Formats: sequence, C-alpha cells, structure tokens
Amino acid sequence: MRYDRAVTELGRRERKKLQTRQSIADAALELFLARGFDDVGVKEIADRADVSVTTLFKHFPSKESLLFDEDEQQEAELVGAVRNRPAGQSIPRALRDHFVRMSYGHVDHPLFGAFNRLVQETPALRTYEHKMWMRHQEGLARAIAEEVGVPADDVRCVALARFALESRDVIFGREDREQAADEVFGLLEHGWAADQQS
Amino acid sequence: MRYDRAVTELGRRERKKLQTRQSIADAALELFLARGFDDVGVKEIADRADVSVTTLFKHFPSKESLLFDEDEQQEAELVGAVRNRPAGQSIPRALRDHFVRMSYGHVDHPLFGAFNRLVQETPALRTYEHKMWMRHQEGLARAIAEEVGVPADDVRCVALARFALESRDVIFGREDREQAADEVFGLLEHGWAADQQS
DNA sequence: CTTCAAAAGTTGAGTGGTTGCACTTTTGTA
DNA sequence: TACAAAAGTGCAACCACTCAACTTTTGAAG
Repeated sequence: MRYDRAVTELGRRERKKLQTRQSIADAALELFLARGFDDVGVKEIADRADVSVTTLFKHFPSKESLLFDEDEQQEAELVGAVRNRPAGQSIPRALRDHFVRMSYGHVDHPLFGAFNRLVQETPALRTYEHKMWMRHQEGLARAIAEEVGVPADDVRCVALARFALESRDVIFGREDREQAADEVFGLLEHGWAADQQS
Repeated sequence: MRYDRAVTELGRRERKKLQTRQSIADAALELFLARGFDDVGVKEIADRADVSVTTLFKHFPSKESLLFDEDEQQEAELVGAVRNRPAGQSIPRALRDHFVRMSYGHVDHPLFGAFNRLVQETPALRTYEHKMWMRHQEGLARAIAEEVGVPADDVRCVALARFALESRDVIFGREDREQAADEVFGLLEHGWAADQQS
C-alpha cells in the first residue's frame, strides 16, 4: 500500500472524477447564464457535459446544487472574523467589518456579477443559497459562545449568530451597504432602545 | 342583481367550492398524520376526497399548502401588538410579550400537538411554514416604521422586523420559552454590548 | 322557466426533476 | 494477471405539477 501518493496527489481516479464533476458544473453555469435557470433542463446539461443524467445526479444532489460548491471556507472566515478580531473589539462589530469586507470582494471577477444577478432573479436559487448560508449558524454560534465563555447552546449566542447571518441579505440589498451594515449591526450591538425614544 | 345575499351568505356555489376545498384539506390532514408527509402521494389524497388531482391543484398551489390556510390574522395580530402596545412600552418588548402569549395558545387542542410534531419532523413542511411566516416581514416593518415615524423601508425597522420574526424558531425550540424570549428580545432591545464585556 | 355564460370539475397526456436497478467499463492494487 | 471497488450508462419508473379540451353545474337575466 502506498498511502503517500494516494493521499497527497489524489490519484488518477479521483482526478478524473473531479474532472467529470467540473465539466458538469461548467456546462450548467454556461447554459444557466445564457438562458436562465428554469429554461434549461438537466438533460441538456448532461448532454453538453457528455455524461448521462444518472451520472450528473451522482455528482450533484439537485439541479440547484450545480451552481454552488461546498464552502467550508466561508464558515472558516466567519469564525475567524470572530476569533481573531482586534483586542477590545466587540463581536458584532467584528462581524460588521467582515460583512463590509465581503461586500467589496469579487467585484473584479467578470462572471461574478452575472452569476449574482442570476441567483437573485431565480427564487429557487435564492432560497437554496440562503439555506446553505444559514447552515453556518451552528458553527458561528459555537465560536461566539467559546469566545464569551458560555455553553455552546446559549440562547443569546445562537440568536446573535442567526441575526448576523440573516442580516446579510438585508444589507446587500441596499444602496449604501456600509451605512446599512452600521445601522443593522448597531442595532445588534447597542440595541433598539439606545437611540430610539419609543 | 341581488348583492345582499350574494355578499353576505356566499351563495350555494361558493359554499360548494369551500366544501370541496375543505374535504381535500381534511383528507390530507388525516393521511399525513397517519403515515407522514412523504409517504402519502397527492393522488391518494385526491382519491380520498373524491376529486381529481387536477382539481386538487386548482384549490391548493402545492402539496405542502394542503396543511396550511391563509393567515391574514397572524399578521394582523403581529401588527396589532406593535400598534396597540401599552403607552411607554418599547416595540421589542411588545413583540416579546406577543410571542410569549403565542407560545401559550392552542395548548389545549388535541390535534395541535400531533400537527406540530408532523411539521417539525418534515423538512419540507418546516421550510414552507418558515417561508409563510417570513412573508409578514414587510407588513411588520411598515407598522414599526410608522410607529416610529420614519420611511417604511428604514433599514433598522426592516432588520428589527426580520430579527423578531426569525427569533420565533429560536425561542420555540427551547425548554423555558419565556426566559429565552427575555434573552433574545433583550438582545434586540438593549444590544449585545449592554451586558457583555467583550 | 328557459337560456346562456362563467366557473368547477374531469380526463388524459405530458414535463421535468429525481431515483432504482441491472449492467458495463475503468482503475487501483494484491 | 486477476479481482473488487468505484464510475458510468441506459432504461424504466415515480412523483409533483401543468395544460388543453371537454362536460357539468350553477347563478341569474330575460
């Protein structure tokens, strides 16, 4: 047994598998961008990627998933933003900064704009992406709880994690994202009563 | 034209329509409770209600919707809780009270427990119900904004509405709902920084 | 009471995503 | 070289949902 190569280099077999997966994803992206999510059938995507429909569904669990890949990275960044925040900075503030940073990223990539437009325009894709994003709630809540020194299922931590994640769509839908982020996370940090008389 | 009866008494025709609708909903509820949402097909429900599948889908837009009816009422109560809150009470506090009140309701109804269990156990139903619940965001946000005297799309109001609605699932999943409501809405009212050193 | 049009309902065929099964091909390793 | 696991294929089927064409019911105007 030669684990050495198998582990590090991923072997010809796995490479081919990834390659198949990639060509399916590529075909899907092209077609969806060109004609819209609902006007392209799985069959057509499979044909263009030169695989059978059955094979397509062995690589992806659903039509929507063709457009997104796993993102351990996003959760890691979220958790990192909380864990490695500057000394003395509050957790909501750290999350606010992270979101603002996020909103600037990828601005350059040409496909990114069209991709985002496609997702926002297609209800099925919006809800799918939102669901994926919300899966980070548990991980984020745990990070916050550890940071504060309370049990992982502390209600306030869970709530803060959920609210922070939910606020993304609120903020990204606004013209001035930076100011929106200030107001929304200000609400989480200092509360509603802070600068409201009623 | 005799509007008088048509408007108030609803006419034989509409009555029959409602009756058909009701028998479909009844059939669905019975079957779902007995064997679970995923193990009952629409065909079987239509058969038991003695209508065709096509007719079923003329009354309900989807399989999930067979279990829920329209709820203008819930939104009205939500808005009412904000609008008619005791003088001097904050909006988050009013919402907290409303949620606590909600969590006590329906405890007596025998079917209600089984129904809730079914919904919680079935992912498709959970997400459907959550989506319905979240449709009240806009109405609630508008009520809050009017109450405070700012434009209806004010970010803080939208965010507060969203967070409040989202917090329902967080709170209802806890043992001590009342305390959970205190903590979560306390976060919204007084902020994270208020009683947290970091 | 008849007539007429709208609405409810039916039937049956079809679409599109998704799964299961039985089979062949490829590929890593003993 | 041989073998077993894994990848891929083709086909049939299931299920939620839609469409088009047709029949039945029903409310109300003449």
